[in-house]
Amino acid sequence: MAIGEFKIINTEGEARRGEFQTRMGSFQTPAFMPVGTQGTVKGILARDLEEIGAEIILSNTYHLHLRPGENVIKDLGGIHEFMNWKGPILTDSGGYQVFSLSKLRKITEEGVTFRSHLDGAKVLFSPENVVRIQETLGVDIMMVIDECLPPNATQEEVKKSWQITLNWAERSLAAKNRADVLPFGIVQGGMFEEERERAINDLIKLPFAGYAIGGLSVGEDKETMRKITAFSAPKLPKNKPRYLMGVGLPIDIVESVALGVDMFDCVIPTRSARFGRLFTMDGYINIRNKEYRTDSNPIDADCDCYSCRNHSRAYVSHLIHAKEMVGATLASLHNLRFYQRLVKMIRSKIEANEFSLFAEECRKKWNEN
RNA sequence: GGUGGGAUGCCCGAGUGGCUAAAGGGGACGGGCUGUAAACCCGUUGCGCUACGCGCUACAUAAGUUCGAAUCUUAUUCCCACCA
Repeated sequence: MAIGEFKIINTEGEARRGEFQTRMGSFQTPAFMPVGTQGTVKGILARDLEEIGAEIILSNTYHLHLRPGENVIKDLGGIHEFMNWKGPILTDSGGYQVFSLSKLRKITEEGVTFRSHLDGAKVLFSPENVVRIQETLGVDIMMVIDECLPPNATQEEVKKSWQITLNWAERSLAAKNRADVLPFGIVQGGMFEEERERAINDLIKLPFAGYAIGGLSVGEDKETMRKITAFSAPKLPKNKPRYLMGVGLPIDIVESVALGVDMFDCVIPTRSARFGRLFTMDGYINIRNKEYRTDSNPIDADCDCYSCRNHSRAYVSHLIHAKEMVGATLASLHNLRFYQRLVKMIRSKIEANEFSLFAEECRKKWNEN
């Protein structure tokens, strides 16, 4: 397969089973990318990412630019060498930080000016800068800089915003130097179908290697998130991967695959793990709860992760209560393995044309609120 | 044996006449977490109720002063420091 090629192996309804090729290898879709913001998936050794079954991971342009800086990473052999992760890496552009660090930034025509959350220094994130940083890092997939708005933005604000994002997308493509760093465009448009539609129509005219749905899972209600995903995903090119940024809970992944999404990333498995929420096929448990303090069972009897093979719920519970680092690690290993087992299951179900049945079972078990 | 200091809710600890069921930690218990400024944040934590209110019981023990005491007085018990 050529770099940037997306091969669809089977479809079932809107759900797609595919494979995407990057410079550092291919990954199967639907895919879940563990989040490694600062050049590490929190609590996890690179060695263990393989065991978890991750095929691609995400990192962050903004964070790596501030520290240690893309040039340091380049001089040390590029991001794969730096992290010792030899599979594909996608970097978010810092667009999410436009949202999450909104108090520390200013949007201009040229780009986004941040006040570094580390030392307050002024940093300009222009489309051109962000492309250059990601090419310097040597990532496999780079996201264009975008403006991610809060869910309560008005239609007028949304319209103005996605037009800036679109303009930045064009400039990003124009600034590209490396053919082996694949650019992904991002659809914004807030919670308005009308704006999403226009943003999509304009964005898909641009030759991106993949298209992302951004601006969701930012605090809107579940119904809205589903509605916008259902509206947007099928309108994106069929022959390119579709990436729903920042999503989500296990049920969100199942539902979104059913709506035609191929790629996901989310901090939930790692952050939840550190805070004691552990996922199983029967739903999640809060390992901090009293009932687990003396529970000799593994976190999930059906799981093959390192934690479940070697330790009891009582042990993990104790470590989380005691704030021992290994507690966070064992919990993260488990949750990440759960997510990878989930997408693997989804892939095999789509191949067998049994995904819709599987999705129905998940809905029953995980019963959204 | 002498002198001084001290005993507060599960633990540590603030509080020296009313605004105190008693600050603040910790622990415990529960909840939250969606392109990570998150090993974080929030709530509850004396008992009982027809509970955003009421009634009990509470600051070593007992007795007192006072309209009113965790706070003042006396006695007792225990702890700590130093001196013999």
